[in-house]
Amino acid sequence: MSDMMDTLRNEKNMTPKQIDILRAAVELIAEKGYYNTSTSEIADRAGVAEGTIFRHYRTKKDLLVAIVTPVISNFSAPLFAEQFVAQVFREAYATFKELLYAFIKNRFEFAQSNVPLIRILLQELAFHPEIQTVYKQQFSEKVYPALNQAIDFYKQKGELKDMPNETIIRTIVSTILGFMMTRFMLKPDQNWDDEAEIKQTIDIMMDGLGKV
Amino acid sequence: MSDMMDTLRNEKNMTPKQIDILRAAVELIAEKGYYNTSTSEIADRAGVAEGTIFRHYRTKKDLLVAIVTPVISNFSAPLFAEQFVAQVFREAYATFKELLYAFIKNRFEFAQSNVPLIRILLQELAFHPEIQTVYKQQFSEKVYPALNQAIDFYKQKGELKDMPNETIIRTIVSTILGFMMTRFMLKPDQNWDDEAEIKQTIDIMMDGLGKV
Amino acid sequence: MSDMMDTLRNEKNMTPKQIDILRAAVELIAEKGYYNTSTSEIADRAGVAEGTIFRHYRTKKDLLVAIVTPVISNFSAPLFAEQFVAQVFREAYATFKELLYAFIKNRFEFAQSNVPLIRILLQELAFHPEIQTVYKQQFSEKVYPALNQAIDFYKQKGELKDMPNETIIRTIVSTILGFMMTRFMLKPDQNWDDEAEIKQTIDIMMDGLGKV
Amino acid sequence: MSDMMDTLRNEKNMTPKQIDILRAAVELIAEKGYYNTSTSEIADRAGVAEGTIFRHYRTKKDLLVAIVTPVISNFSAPLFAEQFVAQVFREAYATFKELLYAFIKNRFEFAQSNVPLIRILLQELAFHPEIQTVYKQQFSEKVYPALNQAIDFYKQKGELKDMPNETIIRTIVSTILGFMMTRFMLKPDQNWDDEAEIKQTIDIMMDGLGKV
DNA sequence: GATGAATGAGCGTTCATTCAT
DNA sequence: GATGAATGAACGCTCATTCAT
Repeated sequence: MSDMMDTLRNEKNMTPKQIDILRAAVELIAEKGYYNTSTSEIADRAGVAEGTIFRHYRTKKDLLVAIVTPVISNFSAPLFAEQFVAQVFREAYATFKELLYAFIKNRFEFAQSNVPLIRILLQELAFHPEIQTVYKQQFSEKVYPALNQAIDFYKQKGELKDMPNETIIRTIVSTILGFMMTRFMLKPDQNWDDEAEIKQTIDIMMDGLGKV
Repeated sequence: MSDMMDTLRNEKNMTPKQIDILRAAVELIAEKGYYNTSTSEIADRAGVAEGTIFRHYRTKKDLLVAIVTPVISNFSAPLFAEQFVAQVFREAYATFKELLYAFIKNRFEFAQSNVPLIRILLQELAFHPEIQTVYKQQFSEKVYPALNQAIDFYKQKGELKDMPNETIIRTIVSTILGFMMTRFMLKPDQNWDDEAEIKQTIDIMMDGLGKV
Repeated sequence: MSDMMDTLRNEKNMTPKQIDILRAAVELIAEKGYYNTSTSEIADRAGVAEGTIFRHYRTKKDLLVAIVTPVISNFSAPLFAEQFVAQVFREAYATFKELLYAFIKNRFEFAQSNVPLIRILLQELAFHPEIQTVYKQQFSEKVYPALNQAIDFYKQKGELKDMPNETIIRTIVSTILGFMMTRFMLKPDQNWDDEAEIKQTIDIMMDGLGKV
Repeated sequence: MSDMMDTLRNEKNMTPKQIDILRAAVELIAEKGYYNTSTSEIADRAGVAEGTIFRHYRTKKDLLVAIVTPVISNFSAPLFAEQFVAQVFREAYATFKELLYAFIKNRFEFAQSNVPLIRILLQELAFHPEIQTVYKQQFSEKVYPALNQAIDFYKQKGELKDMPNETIIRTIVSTILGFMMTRFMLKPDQNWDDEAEIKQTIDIMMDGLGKV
């Protein structure tokens, strides 16, 4: 949980009450959804007067955006900018499989620490243009180009089948998202051998997408 | 659209007004979400008095359930009961790949005719226990057992890798859902060669899940 | 009071509750001002649920406009269009003084029956652009042109001093308004000999503005 | 503007911040009215913390009273006490017309320098008993008696018609107020020949009220 | 003296639901 | 069966005021 608040604390200085508000809002919205959570409930759980919420966030929607924006940024952070692409080209990963493994491990841990945040993102994305804007920009400007370059690179090395990058990306994203949603949201209480499951999932993807 | 109303008309006899209400509700809820759609808006668009809605549906929630329940039933209908499993055992499909193809083609067409309904299901599932109950029951009692039996069958025939059925199912469902959501909801306006895309997707799944 | 409601009922069909709401709103706003009157108070006094107000008036401001607009129209109604000017030219009034007398008598009675409405108009005009718009349009398109034509007419007949029409109008309006506000708002409880006071006021204006 | 602050600075010693607060409050309240101006806005414009306002004025209403009271005092100051009446009896003004001219010139200049303050007084008088009390006391104890004595004096000299003093006062006040409100508030941007307009207005009053 | 975070009562408004017609 | 006026609880939000620093 403290981990989760780190994701949100990307901002400069927050008062303790502001942190309480964020934490309460995340808990309630993750559990019941944005429209089923009233600002008075959030204030109650945060141990704060309702007006205090609006001192820190102009509107309830602003509060939601303050929760969701850092998740979008952080989730795709590893793909950012030169860092990621540079590593690929510097051959930091011997194979695409190794890259995939490193990537999934890293994002798996992030997801694990931020389940409520990611749940909110997934649940509310459909309803709030404000979030969609942030998401689309992040995806089209950061995530997609980075993945695209990496895939081109490994295609040239002959490691990936000759099919549209978009299909490859869609398959990878669907598979990873499907795994993580099952793992953390649908059946979090099942006994999971995470390491085995990740490896299994990567094997499937590599067999499906990789060249023999 | 008439197709979509067929999906909903599974019920007994509906008056024309009731159909108008359902159609209006589907359009509005698909576009703006359940909580952003008021019953007065629905009544307006349906050309009906607000009270009339409550003559047919006790509550607004009931109306939502009336929309979503048939989608859940119909989407998994082909997997229902003996029919599907019987066909598998009767070797109606020469290979798992053929089964997959038949299944996806069929569900693709259903999805195409019911985009707004499916959008509503996916968007609202997270927020309404009433829907979750229906969904879980349908999945655990119908979908999962059917898929399970089929997968066991093809495993014995040596067509599928030796991995947990749950992993196989999760991969298939994720990949198909990822494809259909991209196709119909995220990028519906892109130029799609549906037949090629479906075949491509099946090839990936077969390479990933199938035995060489 | 029933007279006052006539002024407001210019609209088509109003339900009894809507009339109750208007009456309550007029009473409270006249007494305490728009910003000191809450919609819940209005609902209470009208014997109506608060929501009922918003069924008839989209916003609180709309309610105010519904009160004030008819007052503006009705107060200047006698000056409207051809009727008034035509009468002047047809020499329905032998002298300017007679015209003034007829006009003041008539408006005096209107004011007497609509004190709360006029109080609201005068009090709120300064704060609500919505009202100002209606007022300015009415004054510049109806009131001012009518007075202007009438004054020109009596100037040519040699009954009025040669001074700018605007000065004449300002003097007349100030004097009449000053009288009526004193009579009905500042000292309504003083013993007034209305007929004498009106005649006196007209004499003053005629001596001040008329040619010897 | 510095002139306007002089009107308000009648009080003891004011810190620079207090002056900033007053100035900001006057600007905002004159423009938007008391109820449309929040203390936080005033603090913002004054460059002061919100709490600072309440260090100098116990309540927001106190702040309003601090603005409006000096206007009331100053506007009627020339009529104050013995000074004015003594001058009249000492025959400092040859005629009532001269008195009127001196009075109007003087008050015109005061009004010109204090438009925002007077606007606030006129706009808010109706809504705040605290202001009404100050106003009534000032008028009934200072303004009215002074005017009354002066009018009696000139009546005895045969310069004024024989009509109730109250009617005379009402006419004068209405005419002057009507002129000044038109000049400074309704049409401040029109081209005005102030000297001519004042003389014209006095001529009208004298013809209307004076004996031939 | 000055600050500004915190308060909480109160506001205007929405909307699912009821019910007399 | 259908209507739509009426309801009232609940909501997001504002703002004058307080008080620890």
